[in-house]
Formats: sequence, C-alpha cells, structure tokens
Amino acid sequence: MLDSTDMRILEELSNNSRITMKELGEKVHLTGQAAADRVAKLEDYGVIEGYTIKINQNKLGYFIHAFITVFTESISHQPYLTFINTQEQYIINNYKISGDGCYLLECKFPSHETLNKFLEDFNKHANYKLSIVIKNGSTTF
Amino acid sequence: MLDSTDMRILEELSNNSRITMKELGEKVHLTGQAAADRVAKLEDYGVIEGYTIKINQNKLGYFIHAFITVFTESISHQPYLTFINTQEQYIINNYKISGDGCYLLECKFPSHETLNKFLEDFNKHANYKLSIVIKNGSTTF
DNA sequence: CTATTTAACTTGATAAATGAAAGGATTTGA
DNA sequence: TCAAATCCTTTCATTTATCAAGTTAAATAG
Repeated sequence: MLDSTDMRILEELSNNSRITMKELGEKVHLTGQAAADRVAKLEDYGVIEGYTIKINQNKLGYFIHAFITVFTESISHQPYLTFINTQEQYIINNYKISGDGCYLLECKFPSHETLNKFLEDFNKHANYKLSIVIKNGSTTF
Repeated sequence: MLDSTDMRILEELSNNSRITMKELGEKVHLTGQAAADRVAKLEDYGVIEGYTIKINQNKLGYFIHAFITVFTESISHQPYLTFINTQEQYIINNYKISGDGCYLLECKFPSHETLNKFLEDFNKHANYKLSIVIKNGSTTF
C-alpha cells in the first residue's frame, strides 16, 4: 500500500507539516504536484489523520507532566469518567488499559498545588498511583 | 505574555497546522499578515515547537499500543538505555519518571509475536510491567 | 499637554505556491 | 496487441505569502 517514498513523505511532514509541496517534492525527488497528489492519497487512506503543532507546555505554565494509573473503586467507571471530563484543562490522554489498573491518565499541571487539589477530588472517584515525568526521552515519528 | 487571541491561534493550529494565514486570520478576526506575525512570535517565543502530523499507526501496521513500566535491575541504567536505542522502530516515548519504576516506555508493535520477542530481549536488561492500550480517550490540545 | 516611542495592525505590490487540466510514460489485464 | 489505469510532468490561471511602508492607538517622557 505504501512505498518508501510515502514513508519519506510521512517523515518529512512529521518534521515539518507546513513545508510547501514544492519543497517536499524536492526532498523526495518529485514535482510539487506529484508530492501533493501523494499527500492527498495519504489523507484519503487515513494514514495522515491531521496536521497539528507541538506545543511547549512549560511556556504555557504547565510545569508538571504526570501519568496516573487509575484504579476505579466501584464496578462502574462512569463516576471517574464523568469527573475527568470536568478536568479537561489538565488531561492530555486517558488510555483504557489492560494490566495494572483500568486507565492510564496522562496529564499536566501548573503546580504541585493544583496537582494536589486535583488528586483530592480525583480520590473521591478512584484510587491511583502517581508517576511524575522527570525527563522525556522522546523519539521521532 | 499570551493573550486570548494567541490561545485561539494555538487552538486553530492544533486542529489544522496547514491552514493558510489568511484563513487563520479570519478565524481570529485579524488580517492574514497580522496572524502570520503572531504565529512568528509564538515560534520565536518557543510556544510553538514545530509543525507535525497525526499518523494512524494502525494503517502502518502497528496494531498494538503499549506502556511498559520499567524496573532496571542494575544500578546503572545504561544497559537498558542502550538496548532501547536499538529498538527505535517500536519506541514512541521513554519517560524517566518518579514513582513506581524508573521509566515509562510508550511503544507500538505490529503483533503479539513482535511484542513477545521484544519483551524477551528487554528482560535481559530490566524488569517490567506491561499495560496494553485498549482504547484511547484522547482529548484535544 | 504635547511630542516621541513602541506595539499591533492594515494596505499594497511583488514573488511564490496551489489547483486544475492536459498529456506522456509505464504497468496491468483482457 | 489494445485498452485502461497509474503515476508523473508541464502549463497556466488563481490564490496565498511575503516584504516594505504606512496607520492607529496607547504608553512614556519631556
């Protein structure tokens, strides 16, 4: 379905999604139009789900990046899910997982105070285990 | 530092980073040029770290999304870190964390077979606890 | 109170990118 | 072998981005 040129296009767009089609074409040895056609196909096929930006959360005042392993107390997860829907500003991802815990909640907080307050409210609906990110050794793509 | 217009710009770019400056300007009630100026400042300031794409990993054949809590056996983390550097294709993020475990490893695999093989090699360098993502209730921005 | 500076924005001209249409290789299948 | 499909290129009209200059408003200083 995808050839190596498509993979290179995905790589280039991962690095800079605002690149012009002309430039992208040069990088993968195609004309701008051919590159644009390829990209349109990747969109149609659904490999490219969207175009977005990387935001530096520290610069927005979110200094704490945390993962919370969630253990819901009751049989129903609904109270927990309802609660976190009211906490959108702090939530990055809520992964339903198998293994230890029901959910893995990725979140961000401006301060220990806000985190503490969040956990107090949180604990009314579920138990948890907290992991704070010290360093992000992220890879590309 | 950032006003509400800047926040709206970040939101719009998060939703579609390939939007034209003209269109972006219309959305936030500015001319294209003013919008472009704002975006340039957000880049300079470092809030916008880059432009990227959302890739559907399933369409690339990565059907398993997992989080691995890592417990290094030896005092030195180096053997573990060296190992995962050889496994780039499977690694999304390697977060150094406080709390339970030393690292939280986010990764992707094409199949249970590749995951199993990975864990066998992995286990030579560190112990682990595996969580497989069942559903991603991700939020925006 | 007035002059000056600065920041944020608008306008207008030019250069560049985009999108659509037409056409040319190359491959695929009947 | 012929027809269709795929993938790419070229060309051109349209749209967009970019650069420089000018406007406005608010803050600052004399």
